Amino acid sequence: MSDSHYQYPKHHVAVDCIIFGYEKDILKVLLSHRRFQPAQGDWSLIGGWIREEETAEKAAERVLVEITGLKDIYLEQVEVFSKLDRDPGGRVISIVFYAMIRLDKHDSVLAEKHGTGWIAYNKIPKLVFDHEQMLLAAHEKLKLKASYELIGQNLLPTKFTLTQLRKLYEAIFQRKFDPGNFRKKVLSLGMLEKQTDKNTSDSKKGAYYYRFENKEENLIRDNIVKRF
Amino acid sequence: MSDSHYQYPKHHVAVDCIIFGYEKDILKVLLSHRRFQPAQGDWSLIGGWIREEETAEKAAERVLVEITGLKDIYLEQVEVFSKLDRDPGGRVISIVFYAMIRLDKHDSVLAEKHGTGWIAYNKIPKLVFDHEQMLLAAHEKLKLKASYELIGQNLLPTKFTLTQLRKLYEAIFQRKFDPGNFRKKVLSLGMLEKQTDKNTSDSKKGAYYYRFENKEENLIRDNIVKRF
DNA sequence: ACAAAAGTGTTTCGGCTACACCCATGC
DNA sequence: GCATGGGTGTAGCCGAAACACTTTTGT
Repeated sequence: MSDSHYQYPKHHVAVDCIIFGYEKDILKVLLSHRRFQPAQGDWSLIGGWIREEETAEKAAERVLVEITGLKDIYLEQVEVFSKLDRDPGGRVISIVFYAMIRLDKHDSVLAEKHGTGWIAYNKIPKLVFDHEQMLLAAHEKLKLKASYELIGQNLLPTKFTLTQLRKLYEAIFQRKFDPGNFRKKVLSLGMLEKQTDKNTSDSKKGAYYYRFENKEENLIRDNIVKRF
Repeated sequence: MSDSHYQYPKHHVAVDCIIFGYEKDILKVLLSHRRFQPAQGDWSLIGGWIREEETAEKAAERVLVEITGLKDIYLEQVEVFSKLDRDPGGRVISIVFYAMIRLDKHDSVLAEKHGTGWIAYNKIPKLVFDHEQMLLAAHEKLKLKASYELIGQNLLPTKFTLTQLRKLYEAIFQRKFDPGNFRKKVLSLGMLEKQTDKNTSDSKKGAYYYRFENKEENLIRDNIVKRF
């Protein structure tokens, strides 16, 4: 596709981001409470236009920096939504991304200023346009990734206990995992490094902290969750 | 994203399709031999522009009809490629799809007219721009799908033997599967319907034909190929 | 008779599951 | 002492993998 581009139609192209965060055993999503028309007062995903001089990924990063103040966020493409009437304001092609961010790091003042809020995944209100479908697609993709790769690096604090990691998985998959089996499974991957100190606030006995080893080989692909 | 669209930049948006076909135990891809500048003589994927009044999926379907004469083709989104310089002719955002088509059904005269050819997957020549990356991404997605769903419906003739199905899988994964185990695995899914007639051309003994049962429950999600 | 694919049966092995059970500690 | 989460051990089960073996038929 390269000859005489200029005679062909051009389109408005946007990015919409599903920003996952994790706090108090709950998977959350950063949503925006629209303060103007159309759909004023409704909740929507965080999005923005793609500029002429930026890739879709750069646009998503820019939007994330504007809202959360965070750079170097984990981002993954989900899907393109291009129905003609998906946005009542006009024909807009939207490229959907999901992001994982560490809630403890994010700039809440900035988020507040943009009228955003962290909403528990299982308590998502009605969203504008096709944003619910986008959210579902992003969640499926997140589960798929978490099922064959150990995630958590981008959602948990640097140091975490295995119970915290398990509860993250329980929040993502909305189901329980056997504590003993989960522990054995994730440790067998050899991606976690045991620390010498313990967390004593979540239990009486105290649980050792772990952290992700930053090896190159950490692209381990194994079945962590078999079916879902 | 809906207020005052008109002040925001618009982009050229294209679709590029990786069209998979299967013939003589070989996985093939339909490529186009460019007959004009730029990159004249080079091979490229089949693509086209998205029109104002069509979705990305519709654009891909239209392109496929133009080239193969086939409607109702299996299509799946792969990924968006949006690097600024990916197309030397200008800034083009490309939405990549892969398709599976039955080679026995396709219109070879039409394809010929467009300067296209079926190339074996493991003998792909150098492709223009970022089309090689697109092809790799599409192949990964195809393998992922084939690993948890029984595919073949869209690549094989209506009637096929289990050996033909196995060889399709071997072509997709570029590895061998144990004939006995493969047979037991796919039959255990209960998605195939044994026919009364046999194929006698591929072997002396003859092998029963099977066909896909067209049940709704055929959305079975199981591990057909564990790791790859 | 032999080769070659079709089709069935069997054994082994590893991993997941479901537990039981001990440990450490705050109350 | 007892409740609670931390952590270890183990028996059973299921499915994948490896491979032996029998069937059928064209040459």
